Amino acid sequence: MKVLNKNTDYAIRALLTLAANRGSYMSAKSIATQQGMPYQFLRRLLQELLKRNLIVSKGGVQGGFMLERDPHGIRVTELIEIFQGKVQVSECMFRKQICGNRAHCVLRHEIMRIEQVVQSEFEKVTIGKLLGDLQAANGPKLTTTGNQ
Amino acid sequence: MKVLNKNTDYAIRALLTLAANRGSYMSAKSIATQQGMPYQFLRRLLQELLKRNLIVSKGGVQGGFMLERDPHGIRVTELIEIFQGKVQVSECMFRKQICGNRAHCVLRHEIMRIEQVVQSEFEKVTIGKLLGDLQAANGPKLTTTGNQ
DNA sequence: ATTAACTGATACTCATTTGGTATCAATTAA
DNA sequence: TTAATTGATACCAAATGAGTATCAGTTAAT
Repeated sequence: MKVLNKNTDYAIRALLTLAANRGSYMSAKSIATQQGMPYQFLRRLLQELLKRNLIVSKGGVQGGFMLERDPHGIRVTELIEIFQGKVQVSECMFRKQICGNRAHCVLRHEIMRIEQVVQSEFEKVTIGKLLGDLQAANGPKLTTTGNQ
Repeated sequence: MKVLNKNTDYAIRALLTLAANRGSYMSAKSIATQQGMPYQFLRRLLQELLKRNLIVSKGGVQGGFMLERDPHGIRVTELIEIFQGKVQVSECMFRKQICGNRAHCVLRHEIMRIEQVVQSEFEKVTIGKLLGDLQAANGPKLTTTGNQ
């Protein structure tokens, strides 16, 4: 059972890269090269982040993407929700039979509780926090095109 | 993002049914009917539980399946592991490059912590506990073939 | 001994999801 | 004018998920 799929995984890393490079545009190509992720795949995912206003873009030479929101406000849960949908136990709620089965209900109750715990734990993790951890561990800068 | 797939979901419910019926054999057919799950699908899943010694079986007329282990010792995490694989953040550990990327490592560290929390929360949920909750809520018996 | 109700084992099918690629038009700095 | 870039789609292959089908062996009851 994988918690993060490629989209979410790459999105987190792309956003970390943009966060480390705040204030200037960075091209999809350079992010892809730097982070070792497939260019076209990354592009599609950036479009999604763009549509949701986490980043802004500029076309043409010297264009690229730039982080729009405060890194500390971007939670990993938000990214999971964007690329993998809301965390849910199983699909039972989407059916007409809402817990017609009692055993399932008990299970649901128990797991909803766990969902809460998971959710609140993930809520604590933001791009800003990750970047902070990273810089504390690695020195001042995430590997960018510039200095380093 | 779905936490439980059909296999795990059905397995939990099947085990709950067997736990409520401990000591006597119960056929796959009656479990399937009672719990409203596809017969063949259930059969395959029961074979898996059999192979792992959570249940025992007897062929022929009056045959069926019976819970082998103590319901309180059967954790939901164990079932998730059987049918969905061990909970993991992403696949990075399966690659030669074990965290060649530092940003990813920070993320991993953070998420491993969460994994721990999730794991320990799920550990608390056992078939025995669920059955207890169920009976407390519903009256003495899970709907079985017999009384009720 | 025969039969009907079972499990054991395996092999399909089909739809969806996942991860990744390709193409082409529009934009922009140099 | 050109090269570097995004915007928007459309496509592809492999894996996964959910469910079905079949047939051989076993067993209790008659």
